[in-house]
Amino acid sequence: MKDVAVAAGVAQSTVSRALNGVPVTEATRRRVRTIAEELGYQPHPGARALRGAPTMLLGAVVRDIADPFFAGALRALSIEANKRGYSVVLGHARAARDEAVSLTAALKARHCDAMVLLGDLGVDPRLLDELRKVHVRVVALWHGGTPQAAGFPSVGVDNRVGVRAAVAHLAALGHRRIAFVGPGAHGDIRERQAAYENYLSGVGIATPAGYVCHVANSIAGAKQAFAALRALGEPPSAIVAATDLLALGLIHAANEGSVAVPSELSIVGFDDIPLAAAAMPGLTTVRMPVQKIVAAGVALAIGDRAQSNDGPLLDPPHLIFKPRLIVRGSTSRCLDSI
Amino acid sequence: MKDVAVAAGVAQSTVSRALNGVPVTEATRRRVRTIAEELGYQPHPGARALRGAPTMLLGAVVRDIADPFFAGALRALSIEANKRGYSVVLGHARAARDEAVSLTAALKARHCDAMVLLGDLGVDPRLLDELRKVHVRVVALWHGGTPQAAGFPSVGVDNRVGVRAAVAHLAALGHRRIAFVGPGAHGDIRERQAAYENYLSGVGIATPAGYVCHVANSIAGAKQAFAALRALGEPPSAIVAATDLLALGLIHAANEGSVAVPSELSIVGFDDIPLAAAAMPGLTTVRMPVQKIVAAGVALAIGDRAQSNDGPLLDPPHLIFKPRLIVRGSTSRCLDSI
DNA sequence: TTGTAGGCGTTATCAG
DNA sequence: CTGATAACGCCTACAA
Repeated sequence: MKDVAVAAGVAQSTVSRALNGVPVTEATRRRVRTIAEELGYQPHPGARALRGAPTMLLGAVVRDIADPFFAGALRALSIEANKRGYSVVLGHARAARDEAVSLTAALKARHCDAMVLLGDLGVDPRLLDELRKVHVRVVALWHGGTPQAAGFPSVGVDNRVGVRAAVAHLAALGHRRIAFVGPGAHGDIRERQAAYENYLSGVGIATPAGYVCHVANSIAGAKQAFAALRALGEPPSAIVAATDLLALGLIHAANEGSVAVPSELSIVGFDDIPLAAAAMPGLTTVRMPVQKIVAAGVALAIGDRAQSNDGPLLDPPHLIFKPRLIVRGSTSRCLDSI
Repeated sequence: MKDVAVAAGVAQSTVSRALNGVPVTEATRRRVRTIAEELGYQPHPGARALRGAPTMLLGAVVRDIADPFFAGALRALSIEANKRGYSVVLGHARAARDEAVSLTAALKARHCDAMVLLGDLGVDPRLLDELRKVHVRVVALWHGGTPQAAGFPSVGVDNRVGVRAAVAHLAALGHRRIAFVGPGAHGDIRERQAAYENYLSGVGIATPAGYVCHVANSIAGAKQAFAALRALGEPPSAIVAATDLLALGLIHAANEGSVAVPSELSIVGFDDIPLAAAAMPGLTTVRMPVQKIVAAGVALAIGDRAQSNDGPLLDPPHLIFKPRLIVRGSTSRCLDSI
């Protein structure tokens, strides 16, 4: 910038003004702009940050980027952030439980204007504590109302409504032996499981031992679950999977085991990832309003700082969006009930 | 830091030294460290950047994060970068062709110590030019030797070896009607197609009109391709898909169309994404050495700066790793050849 | 409208 | 071994 000033024969401050839209003579502005262009001048973000300017960096912490659902969420996040001129910095909670986590988080926190937590990271409270101390806005997405996240604003989905729609759909098709498969550990999933149990007991349908199956959120996990459920004395005629990844794995496992979907076994997923529509048969699932949730999260994280004169908000907002059941081919009338 | 200095009763410079491992009295070091801890002191990265310190940020530009293959690559990249203390900044080439692209790239370039381009971004040369001007290291991964990327160091896979292994495998199974499906536009894919054509003509197997099918790299694209190939007078008995996503789509389409895989139609993919092993049947595919490629790319981007006294290298390295054919259930002996 | 000067938080240099 | 001081690049009062 000094070089530009010299080349243009003006003071540095004038260059700064010309480049930042502060009133300057039109001639000066043009000259400065031209010269800056020629010299390939690039403002130094560090120097700006030093002056208190935002870094325009948004931290995103996600357990596993390769999970199709979170990959989609991350894409939405990136797009939404870019709209507002922000870039996304990736954080891994993968190696969690190590001190590496807090280190990573702290490191990023310094760079970032705000942070978005995607999914229940199953993270130890220390990380949250550190995050609270650092003076950046933290928003939790899909945290499933775990008490850990209580201090942060959050945006999520109405798991209860989603699961009720799924189970009610199965019940309406005549199913009475309905199992649940999900990764056991995370907040959102626990909500889904609770909703499943709550609804069934509400309408007087039993859930025998073994009908709730906790496995890893992966194809392999789904195969385990399938095997376990088929080994039961009275195998289910329908399964509610807590995620589409599990649902797709269950369909595969069923194909492998020569169990016809949906005629012998109905399967409902949750998320509506792109692959869900392409499965054979198409997966009946609960569509997550990813776009809306992410947009709301970003708005909370970096939107109108005007209304929030910083400091931790005493009553952080908790937004809940409603999902919608998408009926495809993986569910059909229960044979027993004909 | 000023506060820490005051609280510890020493000069700022001493605090800096104590915290950075510069020789200080052991007593002083401990005292300063303790107080810094108590006060929750966090070094200001902007100020450090101003002094010429690296930002420890690595830019990653990818066309679509939600593409399973690149999601995996991105995960590997993030892990590799974290190992070296770097964080990854996400870039989108999604809205490409706009000036937004160059803007984004420039923006990030200022923050980042280096940039990694994942896949042939089909990007207009202006972006590359800008990237060249900015004084950051840029490494191209999976760029497929497109001339555009010539000026940058690159790391990729030996597409020729991979495709030859795939096609040779099919030929050995007796297949003579072998089609190719791929997104037409990108460098790596073009290499794969060329290798396909080259190999087949080398062994005297014909590739009738219509046997090369260009579609979008998606499940939907695969379904189009499948339909087009089946509509041919003499449909292929085997298909080489340029990506696993397409291969999986083809399997789905075949299932839907009641074409048995592999007995009526053999399918080979490329990448070996996690879902490939879980498909029904398991996908025979060419395994991409993602880990190695990413590690090499990161090393090139932010590794030993020692040996490179900056300035654009006149002879940038181009690393090529060899893929390996993984045979699963989606390929079998051609019926015609029995 | 433009120039001058000061300071943001760090680290490096130079004295002590 | 430690303290004072300058400098990094940018922005912004304040003065001209």
